[in-house]
Amino acid sequence: MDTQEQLLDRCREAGLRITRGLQEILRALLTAELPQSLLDLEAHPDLKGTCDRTTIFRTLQRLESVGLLRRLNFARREAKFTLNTGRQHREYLICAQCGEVRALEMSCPVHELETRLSEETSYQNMTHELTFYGTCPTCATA
Amino acid sequence: MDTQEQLLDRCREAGLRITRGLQEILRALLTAELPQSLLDLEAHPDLKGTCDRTTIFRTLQRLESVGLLRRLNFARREAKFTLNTGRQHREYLICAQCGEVRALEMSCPVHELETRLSEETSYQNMTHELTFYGTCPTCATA
DNA sequence: GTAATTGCAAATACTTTGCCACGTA
DNA sequence: TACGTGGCAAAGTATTTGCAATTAC
Repeated sequence: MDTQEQLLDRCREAGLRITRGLQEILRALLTAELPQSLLDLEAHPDLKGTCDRTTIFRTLQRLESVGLLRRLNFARREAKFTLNTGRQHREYLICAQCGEVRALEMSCPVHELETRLSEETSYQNMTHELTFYGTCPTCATA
Repeated sequence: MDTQEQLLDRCREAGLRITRGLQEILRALLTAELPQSLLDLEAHPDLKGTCDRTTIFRTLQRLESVGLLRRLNFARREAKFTLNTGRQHREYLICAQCGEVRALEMSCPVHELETRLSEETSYQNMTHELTFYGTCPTCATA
């Protein structure tokens, strides 16, 4: 797992300016257990009131363009963002009823498939998103 | 692969009324090679002008609630829909630049994992969405 | 006839851009 | 100083709802 300092270094290398907003957003993302949406971040205690939504939006854009951020599409409406830290990414399990998000503890089951696919199709910079959906026990009862 | 008649029967069993809109939407989805968005369907030659967007929206809602339709989240903005026909679902490969969608010809690589996960977590009615993203050769050149 | 379905209009939700002020390097 | 970044306002895009009219059964 990268530390905030390492992330900031990677931002510097990429030519980004180290602003207060950037630091707070990185910290919020580092601390978060789960992927955060734009609105999640706007409401985050560390960012609340100190950072405009547009600023967060554009900062996320920069982080993504620099390869430090991963955009996830599993949420019906909003995009969710998570840091592209050194270690392996996660897969998620979503309750189809209440939308609860759980990160799964498993080694990536399709990593090799992705590599093979990249060779077969000549697509570059491959990534993937694997999400499981189901009804959680709580919602099943109710 | 279900035929339109079989799908209509399943709609009847589920208590849906067989309206002209429903039939046209089912036909459009059956014919489509790839998942369709609400706007895709609205612009579909068979539906153009004859079916209001709200009608399509609510019909898709009904089809989904009845289990005949799958909602896919891989597109950045719009949701895409595909029929839940008898045969196995597809995985997709999306160009991260131009958004081109390709269906992959492969047997599902995580089917067993899904079953195991369902047992371990007690989540019911499990489904999953596995999407690969990369830069297509065309976009890589340009 | 009754209840589901439709279409229009309008509201809501999330994302993105314009423009000028500001702060980092 | 120069140029990337910030904030406010407003536009853009997709989804969803209210309600009266219509239609399937």
